[in-house]
Amino acid sequence: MTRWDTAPYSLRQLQYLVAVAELGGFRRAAEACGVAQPSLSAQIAQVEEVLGIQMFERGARGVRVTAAGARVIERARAVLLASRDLADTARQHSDPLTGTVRIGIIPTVCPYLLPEVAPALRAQLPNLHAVWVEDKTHALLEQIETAELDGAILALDPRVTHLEHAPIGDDPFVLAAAPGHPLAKRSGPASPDVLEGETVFLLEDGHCFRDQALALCGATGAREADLKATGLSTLVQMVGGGCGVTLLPKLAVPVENRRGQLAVRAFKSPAPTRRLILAWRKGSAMKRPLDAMANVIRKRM
Amino acid sequence: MTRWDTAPYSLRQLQYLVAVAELGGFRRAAEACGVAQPSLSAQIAQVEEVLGIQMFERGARGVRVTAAGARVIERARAVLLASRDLADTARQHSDPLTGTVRIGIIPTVCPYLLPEVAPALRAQLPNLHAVWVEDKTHALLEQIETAELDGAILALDPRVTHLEHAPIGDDPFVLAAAPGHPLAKRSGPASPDVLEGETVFLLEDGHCFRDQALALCGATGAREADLKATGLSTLVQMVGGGCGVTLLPKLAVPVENRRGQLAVRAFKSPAPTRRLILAWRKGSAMKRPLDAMANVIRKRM
DNA sequence: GCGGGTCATAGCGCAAGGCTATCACCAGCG
DNA sequence: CGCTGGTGATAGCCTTGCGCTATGACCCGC
Repeated sequence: MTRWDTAPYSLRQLQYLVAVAELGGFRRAAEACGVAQPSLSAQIAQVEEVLGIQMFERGARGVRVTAAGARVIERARAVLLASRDLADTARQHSDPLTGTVRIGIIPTVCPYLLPEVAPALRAQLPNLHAVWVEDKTHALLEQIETAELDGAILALDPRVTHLEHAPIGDDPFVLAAAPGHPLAKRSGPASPDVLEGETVFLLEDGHCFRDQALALCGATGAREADLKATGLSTLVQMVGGGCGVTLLPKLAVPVENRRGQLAVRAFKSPAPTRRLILAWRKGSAMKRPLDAMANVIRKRM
Repeated sequence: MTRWDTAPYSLRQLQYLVAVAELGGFRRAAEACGVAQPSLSAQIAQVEEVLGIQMFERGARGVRVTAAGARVIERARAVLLASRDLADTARQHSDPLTGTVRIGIIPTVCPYLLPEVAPALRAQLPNLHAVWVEDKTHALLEQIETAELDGAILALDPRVTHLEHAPIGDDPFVLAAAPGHPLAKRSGPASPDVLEGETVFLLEDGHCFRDQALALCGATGAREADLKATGLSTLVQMVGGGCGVTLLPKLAVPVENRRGQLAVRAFKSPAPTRRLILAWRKGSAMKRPLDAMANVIRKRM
């Protein structure tokens, strides 16, 4: 157990000790320290008193360091050196937009957003080093709680009420089907009702996008396919076969439908949407850099 | 050139930082540090402010150290450790009767006094380690001035006016001659006048005892022998041959005349005397231990 | 013996930092 | 859903620490 009683002297007093020893006189030391000579005298007298050591021999031509004083002042130099180290370390970490920030990101966002925004972040926040961790929402929330992560890019969700967050952008759902599919016959915005009776491919449990899509299907009487996919690519492949439809976040479309193998239709306004946010622990010291990052990302969506 | 500006934080603030980090909360830390929680809060806030670093994340169940905070607090621990070192060093040197003291001693005293008093000093001031340096007065005075010596055992002399000193004892001169010498015919106290016309053996230049003896001879019309001795032993040997007399400090007689080869006579009151003192630089930090040593020596004379 | 240097002392004023009392907030629980 | 017990923050007051200027005591060199 460390001791908690405080030292009977101050850093300033140690500074004065060293200055007097170095400059060989109270007057010169006082001038160098930017204080009046009596002030410095008093501090020296006090530190000599509390340590029970006469550090200096006062003479008519200045002072001379005593043997015991030399030992103590040697230690005082070490203390001041350590203090200087502390100040340096502090200066190095004092910029909130400098350092490392660990950010989680859900799988239905990560591969579509990150290639776009990562270079932008590096360019606009060059001293902020982001470490990205891709995982599902509940795992990310846990890691935020335990401070393994500083923040996470998530879809807004009842589970994030006890976190602070900044909005990143709204990502509407779109309907995707094989070009020959009946729902692809028409182009233009679709009503959610068109899903009624359709077989819809969804992601496996644990993906927040599954829950959101499932809510939409439940409201329209759609049927869930027997396959639960681990990623949106799988959904696209399945639907490409023509045996059903799926929902995709619009964000994923440029990547997942890059070959144009699917017909993609938006929903009628108000279109079902997920709101993407950057969330962090309430009161997190990373609020500043995370806010700044959210701003950069928002402009790219 | 060292920098003389003082750190923008205090040792106490660092102590508070470490306490909060260690105990995980402001209240507990405040209690451990023996201050009220708001006082500690204010100090933490201030050090965070001046260093531009948020050290702790405040939550409902206590605080959590931030990454930057951990770095700084690590340094703070180092500072406090160095400070503890300083306190230890100070405690070790705080007893004025502890440590090493370098003392000069003149050759006409050293071999006669030291064997007697050194064991007494070791016994009564066990933590005070004396280092003895035998040399003539002027060399000792120089070394005191340059702080190579802390003090010296000397005969009182006009040259020591700018030193402080404590008396050790008075050492009367005695007259020594071969048993067959005319001056040895009578026993009992002699008048200085008996020296008139005698050939007196004296020490070489530089010995204060030479000057003192010479003064006595000059006042009585004695003649100085052609030999200038480097030590009292030589004087004794010469005088033993019967071709003159000499003066000795009484202190030296038990040693130099241990075989009884000389007749020794005291002088009539007021006998010529040298006053032995322990002298030190005015304002020396060693005043206390030297005073204590002088007291021990005085009792042995 | 006097002048210029040393450090120490005295007396005053401001601000740093302590205290108590209270607030705002959050989590867990009945 | 509101209460309770925990957290840290805030407000207001007061003591104390430490700065300042002016002055004193002392010593050395001229």
